[in-house]
Amino acid sequence: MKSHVAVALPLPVSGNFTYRMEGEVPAPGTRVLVPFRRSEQVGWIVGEGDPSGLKNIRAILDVLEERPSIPSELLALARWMSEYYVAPLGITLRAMVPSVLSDGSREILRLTPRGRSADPSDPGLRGSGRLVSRARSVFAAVRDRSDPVRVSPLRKHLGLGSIWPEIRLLAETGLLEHETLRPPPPPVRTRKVVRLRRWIADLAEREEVFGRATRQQECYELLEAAGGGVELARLQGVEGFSRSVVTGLETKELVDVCDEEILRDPFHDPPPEAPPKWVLSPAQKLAVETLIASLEGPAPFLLHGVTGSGKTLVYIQVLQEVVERRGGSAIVLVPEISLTPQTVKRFRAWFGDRVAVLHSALSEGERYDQWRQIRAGEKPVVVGARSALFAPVPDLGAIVVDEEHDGSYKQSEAPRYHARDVAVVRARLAGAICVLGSATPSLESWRNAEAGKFDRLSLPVRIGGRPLPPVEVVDLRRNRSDPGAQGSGAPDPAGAGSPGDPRGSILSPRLVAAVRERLDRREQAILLLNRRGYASFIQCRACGSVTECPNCSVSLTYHRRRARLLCHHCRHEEPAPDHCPECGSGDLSYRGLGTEQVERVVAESFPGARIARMDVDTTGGKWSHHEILGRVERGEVDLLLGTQMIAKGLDFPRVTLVGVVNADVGLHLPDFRASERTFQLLSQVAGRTGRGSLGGEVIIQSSLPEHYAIQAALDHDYVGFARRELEMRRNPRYPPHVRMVNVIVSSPDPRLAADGTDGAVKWVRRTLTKARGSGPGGSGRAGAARDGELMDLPELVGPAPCPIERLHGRWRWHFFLRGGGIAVLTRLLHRFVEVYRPPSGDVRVSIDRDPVALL
DNA sequence: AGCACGCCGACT
DNA sequence: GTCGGCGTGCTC
Repeated sequence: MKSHVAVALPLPVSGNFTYRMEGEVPAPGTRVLVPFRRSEQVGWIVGEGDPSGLKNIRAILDVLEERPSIPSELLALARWMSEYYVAPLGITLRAMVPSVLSDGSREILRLTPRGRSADPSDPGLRGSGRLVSRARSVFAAVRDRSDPVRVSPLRKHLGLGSIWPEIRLLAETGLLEHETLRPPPPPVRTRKVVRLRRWIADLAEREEVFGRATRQQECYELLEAAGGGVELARLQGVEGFSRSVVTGLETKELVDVCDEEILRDPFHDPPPEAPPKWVLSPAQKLAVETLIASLEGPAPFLLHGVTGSGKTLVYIQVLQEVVERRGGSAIVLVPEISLTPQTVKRFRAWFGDRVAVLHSALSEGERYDQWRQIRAGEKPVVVGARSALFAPVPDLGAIVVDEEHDGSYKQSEAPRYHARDVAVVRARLAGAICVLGSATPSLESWRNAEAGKFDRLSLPVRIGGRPLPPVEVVDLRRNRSDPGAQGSGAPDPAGAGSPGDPRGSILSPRLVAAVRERLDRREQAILLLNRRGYASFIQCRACGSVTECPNCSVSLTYHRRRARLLCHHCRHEEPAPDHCPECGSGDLSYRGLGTEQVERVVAESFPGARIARMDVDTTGGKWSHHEILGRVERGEVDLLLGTQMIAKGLDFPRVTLVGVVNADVGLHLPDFRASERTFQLLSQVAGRTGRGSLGGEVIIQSSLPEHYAIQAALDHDYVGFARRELEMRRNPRYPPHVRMVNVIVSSPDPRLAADGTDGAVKWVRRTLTKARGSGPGGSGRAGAARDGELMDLPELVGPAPCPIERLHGRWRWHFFLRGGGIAVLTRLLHRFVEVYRPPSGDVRVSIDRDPVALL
């Protein structure tokens, strides 16, 4: 039997590759190893192959799994994503599985015994040609490292292009050997377990079998009592049986010692006790009933529930229906930063060990184990961040996307998908319901609800009838001018120029008084400032220069404790200067207030208060979130301060004050969503208080108190905000009124980036003009509206340098495609990537469909 | 992406 | 004449 299969490879090329398959053809979605060029690649069978027009079709090297790692339902979803987001199918499939499954094979080099004792003056390496001299440096590099050495990092290290001719030469000379390592088998950990094999019912018989072998009998009975299987290490350790006892039982064929897979469990504590008995509010009840009634219904739901209205309980009720009564499974997506132990605990309280959790702190092995258990149907409830959407659950019945407005659902590399949008598609393909929940829905979802594409459910009041906390604003302009807080050019008050003296009104008297009250009453307060570090930049007072990142066009942030300047975009860091690197002046000012500075000011203003800071810099460790939040929960912290990390999902009844140190951070970013994000952040953080019987209040400090995003937050007025913001985006047109695509062209060479953009824009403009000329109403050639669809063309906006015009050492330009029909846009983009060739050199073109951030 | 082929200026 | 740079295009 000889047949051909189409294989999708995780390479930046569109289109599949055809291979010969000897023997039975595995199902689509099966991972295979194929020969590709000189080396080998891991890919997925995606269908039948078409050999016509191809010479030299090669054979599949290996089928890597018996059961497809991509079930057919997910393959269909991947096809949709690949089409919509204009990403290669193989790259999309790779994003769907644990990374251990997409590890390719590696090329490695090893010294031969002769090579080990040779040195670079070996007779085999004599000569002056380029090949030989390059071979010498390759050889030296392999010798310098502990072999085996992987080829691709070595190439990068040497700064050379292809080094295969050199490797071939070294192999011929007998100094090196070259080997292709197959992809490692997925990491499965095992342990030895002793299992009962034969059951001796009769007591008399038992006497006969064991006789004087009392230890064996004891061991046997222990196994009986334990239900048949006990870990060998436990028998030998805690239980104190020697190995010979077990061997004895083995010889009598009473037990087996077998290897059993350990499925690593990332939970370090047992599931919590049974869930608290909650009584559903009328609104919750209605929501649950509506959702359950439409479990077969096609429309996604937008669950708009104010903070503290009990959205999670609604999710849980729906999940119970799906999982317990219908035997299906469900996926719950949450933003990475709200995937806290607190969130997970709620689901585990109801579903115990049927919950799988997928988040970034898992090791590769843990992630793979979770994935396998999910696929085996052992974990019908999956809770996780963005990529958990691709959990291979059987019988998917529901997908919940909590905090659906959150920007972290958008992936920033190919495939640049939005998990909320893909969730809607996956649910539709699976016939499952989809619930998008938020207190501050994205305007996209809000508009879909208004347009009847989503069904809207509301939870307008908090559980227990608790009121939303009163919110007031403090006008920072009336406070003493503080350049730190506002980043203005005014000189600091005397002495405040050194990092050691952050005086000025970072905290207004009103906020200080409110915090003091909480301290006196032994309650807790949360302070939000959405900016990391101590100061967002250092500026020389003498010459005005600002320290910039060498790789990005942004200023470096000063981190005081580490005494370093960091770039928050690339990984660059350098020691903090004490003199201006430009003019040598020692007169530096530290501008743009960050959390680290707030921590200091707060500590000075409230001596004795127990303060915890939570931001990317304090949550480096795997369990540091857990640790900080645990302290807050146990009442060991009076003041929790941090970035947006503290704005989501936290539920601490003793928090009776939320202070926003500066609400204006982010409001002026050159991004049409700046107001929306500010409103969302303020609403979310306001929701952290007033959750218990102690009540709560919110104080927002701002220099723009009249801004509508802030005004709406004062009134908890989502609907009013949405109306206003939708109006703002009508002219010029922005999502959700129109679809957008952001096309970014980048290169380390500013010239190439500009030329590449120019060419791309010309191509798009030409294509649009042509299409317009031949569209409906035009006099164009036949077949223009060939799909019978109206020519609903997008408009080209730009090009312009990106707001951050240099990032990671690359110069960036972008332009938009705005509006137009979805299908027309898709077709245009695919033609674009197929036809447009950027100028040669390192130029990358990336397509970001439905972008969430334009920086 | 990663690699080979092919075309041009600077050396033996 | 060859070495060594990099632009162009293909990979089943």
